[in-house]
Amino acid sequence: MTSTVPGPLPAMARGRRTKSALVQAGRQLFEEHGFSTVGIDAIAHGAGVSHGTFYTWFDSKEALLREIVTGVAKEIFTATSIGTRLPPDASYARIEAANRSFLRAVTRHSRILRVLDSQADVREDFRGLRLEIRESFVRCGMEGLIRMQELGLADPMLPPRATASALGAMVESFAHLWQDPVEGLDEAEAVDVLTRLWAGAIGLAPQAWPGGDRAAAATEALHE
Amino acid sequence: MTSTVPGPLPAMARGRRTKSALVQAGRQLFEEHGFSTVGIDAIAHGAGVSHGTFYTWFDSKEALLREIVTGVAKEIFTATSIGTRLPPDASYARIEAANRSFLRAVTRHSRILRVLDSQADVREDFRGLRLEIRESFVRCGMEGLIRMQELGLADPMLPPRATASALGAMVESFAHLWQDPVEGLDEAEAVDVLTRLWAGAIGLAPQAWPGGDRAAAATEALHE
Amino acid sequence: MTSTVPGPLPAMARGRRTKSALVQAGRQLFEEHGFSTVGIDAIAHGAGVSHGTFYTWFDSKEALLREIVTGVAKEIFTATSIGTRLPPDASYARIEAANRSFLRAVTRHSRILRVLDSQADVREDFRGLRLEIRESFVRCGMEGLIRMQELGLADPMLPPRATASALGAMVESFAHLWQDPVEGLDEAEAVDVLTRLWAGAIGLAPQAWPGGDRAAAATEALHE
Amino acid sequence: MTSTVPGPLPAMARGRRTKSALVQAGRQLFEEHGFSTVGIDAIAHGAGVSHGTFYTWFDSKEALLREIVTGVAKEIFTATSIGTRLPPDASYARIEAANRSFLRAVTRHSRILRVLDSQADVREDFRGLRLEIRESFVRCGMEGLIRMQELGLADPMLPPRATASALGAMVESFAHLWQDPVEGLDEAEAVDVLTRLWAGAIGLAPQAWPGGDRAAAATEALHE
DNA sequence: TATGAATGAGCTTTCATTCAT
DNA sequence: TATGAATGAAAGCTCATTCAT
Repeated sequence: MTSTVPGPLPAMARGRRTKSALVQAGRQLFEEHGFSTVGIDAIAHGAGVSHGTFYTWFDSKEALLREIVTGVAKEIFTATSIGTRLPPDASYARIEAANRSFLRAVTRHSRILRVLDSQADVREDFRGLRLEIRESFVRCGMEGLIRMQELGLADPMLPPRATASALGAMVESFAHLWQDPVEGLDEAEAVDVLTRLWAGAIGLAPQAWPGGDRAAAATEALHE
Repeated sequence: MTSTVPGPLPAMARGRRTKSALVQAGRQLFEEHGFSTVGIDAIAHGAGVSHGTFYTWFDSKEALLREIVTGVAKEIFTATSIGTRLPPDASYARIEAANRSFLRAVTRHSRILRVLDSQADVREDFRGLRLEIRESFVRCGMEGLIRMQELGLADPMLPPRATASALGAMVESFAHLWQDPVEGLDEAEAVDVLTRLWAGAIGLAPQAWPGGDRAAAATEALHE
Repeated sequence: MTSTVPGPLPAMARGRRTKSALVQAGRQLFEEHGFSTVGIDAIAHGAGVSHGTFYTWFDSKEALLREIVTGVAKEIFTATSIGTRLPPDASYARIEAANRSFLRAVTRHSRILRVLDSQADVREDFRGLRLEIRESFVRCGMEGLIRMQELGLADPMLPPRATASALGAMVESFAHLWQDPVEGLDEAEAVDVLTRLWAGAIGLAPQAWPGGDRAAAATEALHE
Repeated sequence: MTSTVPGPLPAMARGRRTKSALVQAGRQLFEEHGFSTVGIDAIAHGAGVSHGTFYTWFDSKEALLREIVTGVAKEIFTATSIGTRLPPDASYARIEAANRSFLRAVTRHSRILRVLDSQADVREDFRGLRLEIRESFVRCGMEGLIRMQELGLADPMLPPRATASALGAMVESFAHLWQDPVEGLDEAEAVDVLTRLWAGAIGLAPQAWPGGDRAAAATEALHE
């Protein structure tokens, strides 16, 4: 289709290709060597273009990182909204679904999120983005918790926001640690463990566990 | 008193003072502006010496950071070994004590640990130190969990290592987030919440909770 | 004319001009002030560019010196191969021609060769280059001596290599000393003296001297 | 004797020992690594004293080098005056004696003389010292040559000063090259070759050669 | 005398950024 | 758009020298 359009379009297509090559090369290099270690030279070379071309597409190295992490953030926002598709009474399953999709998303982008972290400590604008990413998952957990507390399914003593922060951080941190081959768990097992921890942590009522209580949930998980 | 010490000490004393001034200035600046942003000049100036003097005491900026975080690591190692002073049957109290001392230690050193994080992604030697710090708390939690599982006090289905990793990460991450004035909790409340989450997460048996079960534990915590 | 050359050449031409300006400035400054005394700043300033530009063209000060002396070495290699163009029976004339071209080459590059000397004492790679330069003249002299010995024209007792080394060093050192206005000789006189010394040193047979013996050679030289 | 004198003398003895330790360490390090490469730190450490002590004894690194080479120069001056002890009519023997003692002296101090060379190119004061060292041998050779020319024993066409310069440089350079195990000659052989070259170069009359002419001199040398 | 901490000018080198082509 | 030479601020680091002890 685009190939039939004459004139400026192919050039634009070439331009887009250049830009996305820079994004890709930048992401890979940042993940591998960190942000401040990687120079414009390396990125341009990795994208197969010359040094100066970088500045045709980005104002600075920070701008490139912003472009990269903005894309990542969108993906994570999508992931965190997935738990709400299940019926509101399926508490355990909702927790599980939210954990699975967030674990998956964070795992996939673990390295670049660490890079974002390191810049967030230093640059205001990145700090905001970092908080938004976390917030999306925390709010999801918090709203779920409040609902469960209202339904008498969760420990009413727990402050919702702090609890969701703590448990959200647990899942996210686990995703990062999981990268290293330290823990011998596959994704299903990891999700299972995290969900049990989460459910137990908020004092999820026995009837909300699959099978009817924690032990039965274990049996069920084994036969899955 | 010091005047009774003979010979080389005065000179040494001057040196030690300089060195510790550099450590202090370095730490403050790293915490405030990050590692790569801060130059030797700034550190030396912050310590009230000329930049050449920096190299009398440290081989490089990295060496200074190593010195700083090594000191921090020692403090944290001490903190994590504190839970074991309680009698082994006081499960909940032990979890609580461990959480309190670790939370306190990490909170006090939160910023510099973030700086260490950012370097650990890039430099091998820092990565090791970072892992050791985490490991000390994780192992403490893991050993406690195993004991409780053996005593029938905790969910036997939980893989000890992964569970301790996840919950340890929860406490540590909470300490970092807690810095920001987002959550309106004081230390006692934070420790209480984290301990309830932890105890619930591992399915701590009702009789091990203070008061005899989770609800009683809540009442007790309120009257504390 | 140059305008007919297509594409990248103008930019390249600018680059080449810059590079050769650096080479020229570096050479002049090294000759005037020695290697370690001269900084990158001075070289760049001498070439009319900023000091950062230096590193666009050379990796280090050593790399610049290597470029300079490599060029000089090539010239000297050419010079030392010049004696062999004469007929092999013209012993005296061949010695004279070799001396003249080597004297001329060394004289022209005397100062930079001294700089090379000073670095050759310290850096392995320059040592090799230094030896090669000497070797080219020494081998030329050695081969000539062996031939003359075989023809019965030179003292057969002389060890060829050591002899050529000593006499080669004589010519080279003379070239260096000659720089200073100590000796009031022009080039023709210097060549004449050196050649007489050389010929006498190896015991060149009377019939190989111009005119038939040493005295006749002197008369001839005077009427030249 | 000195040991019986009380009070300040032992301290002075210690001082002298310190100074000569610095001279020794400096010389060794300069010879091994060159002048500009070696720092005050290394010298002081090599002498077993502290950094600052160096400046108790020397004003600068240059001052140390001056002290070292001044001592060497004295030795060489002594060596070059040795030839004149022989009877004035023993031309060949005088050349031989002068060559031997100069070769020996230069060989012994070859490395440090090279260091002096490298500084002589840059610093005026060292240049003077360098020239004096050379001059002492050159003058000796020049005076000898003039005498022989007057006696009709040497080629009268040779300009005495330039000739002595060239031949002196030959001996000196040979001493430096001889360091490397390139030439397989022992000292006696080296002296013999150099003297034959020298005698031949100046056209020394047959009757002044040992045995009566060059060939006879060779026979004699073989039976030595 | 000897010490060694302190100094700071000066070095080489890097790299984000600009701009003429 | 793409190029790559040029820029120059700023970095990390060295080292001869000073000086209080």
